[in-house]
Amino acid sequence: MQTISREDYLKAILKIEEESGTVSNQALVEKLSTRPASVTNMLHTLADAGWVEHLAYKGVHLTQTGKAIALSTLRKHRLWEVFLVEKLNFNWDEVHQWAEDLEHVGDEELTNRLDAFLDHPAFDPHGDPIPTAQGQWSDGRNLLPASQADVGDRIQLKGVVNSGEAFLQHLNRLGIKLGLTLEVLQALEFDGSKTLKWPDGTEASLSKQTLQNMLIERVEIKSNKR
Amino acid sequence: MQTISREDYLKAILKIEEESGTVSNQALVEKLSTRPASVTNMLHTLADAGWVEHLAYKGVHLTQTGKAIALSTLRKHRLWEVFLVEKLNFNWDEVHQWAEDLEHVGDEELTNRLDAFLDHPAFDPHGDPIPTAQGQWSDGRNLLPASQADVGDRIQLKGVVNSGEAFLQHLNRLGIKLGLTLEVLQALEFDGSKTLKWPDGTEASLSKQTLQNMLIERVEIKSNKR
DNA sequence: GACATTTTTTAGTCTTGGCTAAAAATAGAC
DNA sequence: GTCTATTTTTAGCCAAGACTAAAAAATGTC
Ligand SMILES: [Mn+2]
Ligand SMILES: [Mn+2]
Ligand SMILES: [Mn+2]
Ligand SMILES: [Mn+2]
Repeated sequence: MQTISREDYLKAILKIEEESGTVSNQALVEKLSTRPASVTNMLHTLADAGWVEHLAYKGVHLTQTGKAIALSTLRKHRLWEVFLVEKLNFNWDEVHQWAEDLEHVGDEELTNRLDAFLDHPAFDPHGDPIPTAQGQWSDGRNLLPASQADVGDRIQLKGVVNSGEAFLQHLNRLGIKLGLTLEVLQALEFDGSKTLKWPDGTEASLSKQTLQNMLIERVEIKSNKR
Repeated sequence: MQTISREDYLKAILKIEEESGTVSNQALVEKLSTRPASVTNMLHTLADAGWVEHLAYKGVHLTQTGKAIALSTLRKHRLWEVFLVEKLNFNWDEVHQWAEDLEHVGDEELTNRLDAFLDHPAFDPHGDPIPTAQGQWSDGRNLLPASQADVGDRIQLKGVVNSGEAFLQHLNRLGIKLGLTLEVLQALEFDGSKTLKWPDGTEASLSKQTLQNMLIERVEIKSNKR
C-alpha cells in the first residue's frame, strides 16, 4: 500500500535512475536527507511490495509497477506546482515544498481534472516535463547548459538543473526567468564566466556555476526580419 | 507540533463542541471512527500541547490555541472543497475525502491565496460557512430544517445537516441541489413526509428523514412582481 | 443505596518509519 | 593480493498513533 514515504522513495529512485543509470543507497541517502539504515529498511519494504528489485550491495531499480507509481507521483507534483504558480501566483522558488505534500493527495481522476483545469501543461514552472496520464515521459527537447553557449549566441532559458530555492532566488535577483532570451556578449576563459545582455539592454556577468545550472536553447536569429 | 491526526481530532472536537456543547470521548469515537483507548491517548497528547483542557471522565474542550488550529483546518477543508467543486467540477458528494487530506497541506499564506483565487467564498459546497482568516465563524443565517416548513411555503435549500455521500447522492437523484427553490404542496401528518413541487413542475414526496436533513430558508413570495 | 450498564482509563501490543552503532561486504590503493 | 576506506546491512532502539483486553469510574435503575 502506498504511503507518503514510499512514494517519496520511488520518486527519488526514478530520478536517480534517470540521471545516473544506477541507484546506490548512498545516492538515496543524499537525495532524501536520511540515513543509510533507513534506506536499507525502506528498500526491503519496497521490494516486498514488488515495486523495486533490490540486490543487496548491488543497487536497486524500479519494476514496472514501481515506475508507474513514481511517474504518477511526479506528475502530480509538477501539476500542483503549475497550479501554485499559474493560479495562486507563487514564485517558482516557493512551490516545491507544498508540491512535496500535495503530490500525495488525490487519485488519477483528480489529477486528470487538475491537468485539464491547467490546460494540459507540458512543463512545470522549472521547465521540467510533466509525465502524461499514460506515463509518457515526453520531453524530446535537447537542452544545453548555458555554460556551453558561445559568444554571439542568443539563448533562451528553458529549464534549470538545480531547482533549489537558493539558486532560483539567485536567478530572481538577476531578473532571469523561464523563457527569457539573453545574448552572450563575452566569455572569459580563465573562470568560465560569461557576460550576458538582457532584452532591456542591461548587461551582467554570470559565474560558470550559475551558467552550468541554466538549461537553454539557442534561438534562431531571425535574419533581416522586415 | 501539528500532525494530520492531531488536526483531525481538534476539528472533531470543535464540531462536537459546537453542536452539543459538551465533548465526550464516546462522541469522538463515533465522529472519528476510532477506539476509546485511542481517544484517551490523543487527548493526553493534545492536553500536553496546550490545545485542549481535559478533565478525566469529565470531557474535553478547546483552548484558544486549539480552537485557532481547528478553525484554520476547517477553513482549509472548506476552501479546498470549493476548489474541487468550482474549479475541477466535482460533485458535492465527491469532495469530502480529498478535502480531508488537502486540509493538512499548506500554511496561512497558501490558504489566503486559495481564498482569493476562489473569490473569498462564504460557504462551502454543502452550505457550511467558511471561517475567515481571522477565525470568524460568521454564518448569521438562521436555517430551518425542511421538516418544519408549512404547506404553501416556498423554500430554498441552503445547507444540509448530514453531508455524508449517501445522503448527498440521494438528493442528486431527486434533482435537489443547493440554491434550489421548492414549493410545499402537501404535508402528511402520520409519517412527516411532504410533497414538494420543483420549478419545472414535477412533484415528489420526501420522507421526514430527508426533510430533517435539508436546511432551508423561506423565500419571500415577491407579490405581484411587475 | 446496591447493582448492572456504560464510559473512560490503563496496560500492554503492533506497525511504520525514523535513528545509532557495530558488523559485514565491497572497492580502491599499492 | 593485502590493506584501508567506503558503502551497505544488521541489530537494536524510539516515537507516533493505532489496536485489544482488562480495570476503574460514572451513571441509571430499582
Ligand atoms: Mn512528497
Ligand atoms: Mn518542479
Ligand atoms: Mn483530515
Ligand atoms: Mn463541506
